[in-house]
Amino acid sequence: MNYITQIDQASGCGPLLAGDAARLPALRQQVFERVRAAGRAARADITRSLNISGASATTLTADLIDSGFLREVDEPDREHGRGRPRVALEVVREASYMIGIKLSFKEHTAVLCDFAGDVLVTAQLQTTGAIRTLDALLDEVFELCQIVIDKAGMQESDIGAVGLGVPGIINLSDNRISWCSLLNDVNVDIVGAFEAKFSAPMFLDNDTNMLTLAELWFGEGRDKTDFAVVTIENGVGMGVVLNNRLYRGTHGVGLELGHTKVQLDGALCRCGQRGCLEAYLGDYALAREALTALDHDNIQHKKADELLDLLFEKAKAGHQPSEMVFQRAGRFLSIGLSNVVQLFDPPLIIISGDCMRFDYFYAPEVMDEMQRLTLSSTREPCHVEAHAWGDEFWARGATVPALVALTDRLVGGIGMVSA
Amino acid sequence: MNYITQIDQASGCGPLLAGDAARLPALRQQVFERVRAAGRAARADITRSLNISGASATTLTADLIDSGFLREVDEPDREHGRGRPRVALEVVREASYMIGIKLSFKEHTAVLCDFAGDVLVTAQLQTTGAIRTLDALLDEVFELCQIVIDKAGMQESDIGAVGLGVPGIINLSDNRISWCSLLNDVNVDIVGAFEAKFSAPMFLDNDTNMLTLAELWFGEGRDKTDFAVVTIENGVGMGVVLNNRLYRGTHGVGLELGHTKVQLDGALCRCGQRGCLEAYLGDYALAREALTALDHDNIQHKKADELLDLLFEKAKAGHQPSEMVFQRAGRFLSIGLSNVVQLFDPPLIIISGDCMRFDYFYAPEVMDEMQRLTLSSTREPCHVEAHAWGDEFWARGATVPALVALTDRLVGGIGMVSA
DNA sequence: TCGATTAAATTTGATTTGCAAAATAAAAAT
DNA sequence: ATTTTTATTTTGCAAATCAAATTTAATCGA
Repeated sequence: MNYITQIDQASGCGPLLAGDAARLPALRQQVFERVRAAGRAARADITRSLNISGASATTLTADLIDSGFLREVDEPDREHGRGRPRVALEVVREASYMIGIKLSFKEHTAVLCDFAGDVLVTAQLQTTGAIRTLDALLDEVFELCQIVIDKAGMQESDIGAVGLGVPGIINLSDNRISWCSLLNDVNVDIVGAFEAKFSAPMFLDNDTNMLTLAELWFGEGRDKTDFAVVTIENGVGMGVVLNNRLYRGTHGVGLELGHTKVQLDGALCRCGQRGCLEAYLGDYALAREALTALDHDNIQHKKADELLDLLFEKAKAGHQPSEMVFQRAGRFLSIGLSNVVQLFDPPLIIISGDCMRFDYFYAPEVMDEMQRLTLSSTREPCHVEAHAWGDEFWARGATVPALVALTDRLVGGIGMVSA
Repeated sequence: MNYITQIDQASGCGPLLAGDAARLPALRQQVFERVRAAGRAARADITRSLNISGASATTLTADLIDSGFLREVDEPDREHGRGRPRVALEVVREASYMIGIKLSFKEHTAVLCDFAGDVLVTAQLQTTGAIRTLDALLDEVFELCQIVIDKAGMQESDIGAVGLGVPGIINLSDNRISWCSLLNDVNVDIVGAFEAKFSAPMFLDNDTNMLTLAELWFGEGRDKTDFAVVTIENGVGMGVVLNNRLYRGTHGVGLELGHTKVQLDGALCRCGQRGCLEAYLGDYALAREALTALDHDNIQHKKADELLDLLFEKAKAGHQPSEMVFQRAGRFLSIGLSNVVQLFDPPLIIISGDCMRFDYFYAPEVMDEMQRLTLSSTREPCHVEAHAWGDEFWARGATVPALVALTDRLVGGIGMVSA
């Protein structure tokens, strides 16, 4: 993006900076990506979906087959009418492999997938559950990589790229972890440390963004160009896809739905401010209320998640104060979601995250109130879905940036910079 | 956007729908737009800013000159070093003309500008200030068009397109006014009615969006690819530019910052809900409090804007209760802005609108509190500016969609559909 | 069973787009 | 007057695509 050299004082009008729509991949790469998106596609499908001539389809696919990225496959027993039968093409899935990792407090999850995006093996690693040093965390990451590589019967050199999703704040400009709940340090260069010992480049992002990419690539978002994902775990996070692309904001520090204010001078949030959505929804917020609602002995010693499970159990059993805690949190969730609808107007919001195990959060009352809060004669209701995917799905999302970069490099011939 | 024809049950991965980044204008049109953006530019400037070869610059500009869209101009007294002097190019401003109109309750504003985007004449039309029928409003629009056309010494046939910004909700899918504070009807096809009697097509949008486009094309936003505009007039509106483009949301009904909730079960909003930002900031909200704060006679009869002026006067004079009304509203503005920062993370927010005449709204305390509410160790502060542009600037923004469509049609050879 | 029909894929020749490199033009500097 | 420098133009050329014609491989109907 550069400024136009103005020749004199004539002012002109219109945007001065070029938007970044300017680079759409070469047709060759688009063909490849369409085949991967479809799983299998014949040349005739490609001409239609990409609006190119048959001649181009032949030339480009021939080239991709020569380069070892596509291959023809025999259709098993396909119904076809008259005419020459179409020849299906598919991605050469052995062309490269990626690892995707989701880090959490108590256990990490990894998947290893092929160039077609399909998962080959999965693994989990139980950890101490303590705040750790970068070195300790890296050891866990390497161990996990080794496990999936071994399980798949591969070697480190088979891996083309690694994606890492961490619960924390990523600074995309210097590719570091600004802050992470697992680490005892800030501004951590985990990518540099990883790449110093591993042969493949690492792609780092916030775990909510990774989940959002998982929905875009493998889930509900595949047939949407715009949608939002809201995660409720320790904190409340959000990922937004606009025009098929993950929207990261200007500074790339993430969309902090959890710290939008829903009450002037409201409840105290762990960020130090008052009235944040997270101060009503986060697990520590619920745990805080649990202390009061549950009139037990020995409660003070319990950890947040144990407290919550107990609170949930009591609420389910009909204990009024416990139920009220969840119901009130649900009302605040309604407000948070309605604000997302008012400001982003997405066609779909997916709610996900660990706290989805408390079904009060996706109870009909919450959804109804959210719709009521965005009600107007001119607005169509926004579709909301609750997904209770496991960590494996998040880890799969972490493969996406790796897969994209690898594709750009291998198929598009674009230099891959891990930053 | 079409689905890929899947050849069989192979699932694939990645987005299924094409994003709309796919169409970037032909180089020829890009050259034209760069010259217009710069005001004046030589071929050598174009090669640099567009990263094309000199040969292409020559060919494309020659073509544009032949077609009557660009022309060479003599630079008056330009400092140049050695070498052949560059030849400046500029837009042939007589190629076409547009009218931009901003509608308001008591007066409408229009500008007439040329193909270079420069304003030639301006006009205002005082109106009854009553809620009116479509026919009455259309008469006002036609009168205003005639005034600027006459003033410029032109004829209707000289006008290539008309842009209209209305205070209300636009349904972009059917190009109608869903609701507008000036009209006694809903779902109004003002575009159809206008085009039936006028030779040029009309482009309709919400007035906040028009102001946002004015900032992108003529104002502070020219050198930004992303920013947000917040307007405080009767209601609280927002326009967002992402990647040089106005973001309209999925349904195109506008980004309703005014109806985001900042308080559970809070103050009553005219939309019927409680706790909307607008219920604390809108003029009716302030007028409501003015009734209580001002312990005068004859106050009940006054109109909202008279009440507000009175309230402002008293506050300036040091009347505590009046001052508190503005200060409280200012705090809610801080919350609203901080929520925009948390969710969109723009590099710049521009606040504008009629209520900016009350300087409590852009007081340092408001800005400070907003920054405080978004404070975190990882987030850089968001730049906020207050602009008190007149209606003329809004009207100028209304020319933008007209100018863009006209350019696409004339220079890009793309069929112009007014919808 | 054998053309007729249909649809997929390929081949063939053009067209268009845009570039690199050489040539030309117009000024300042020496 | 000659050199240097920068802008612009000219001259092939190479790549990317496409339209149209052709070939291939299947089904359908008599």
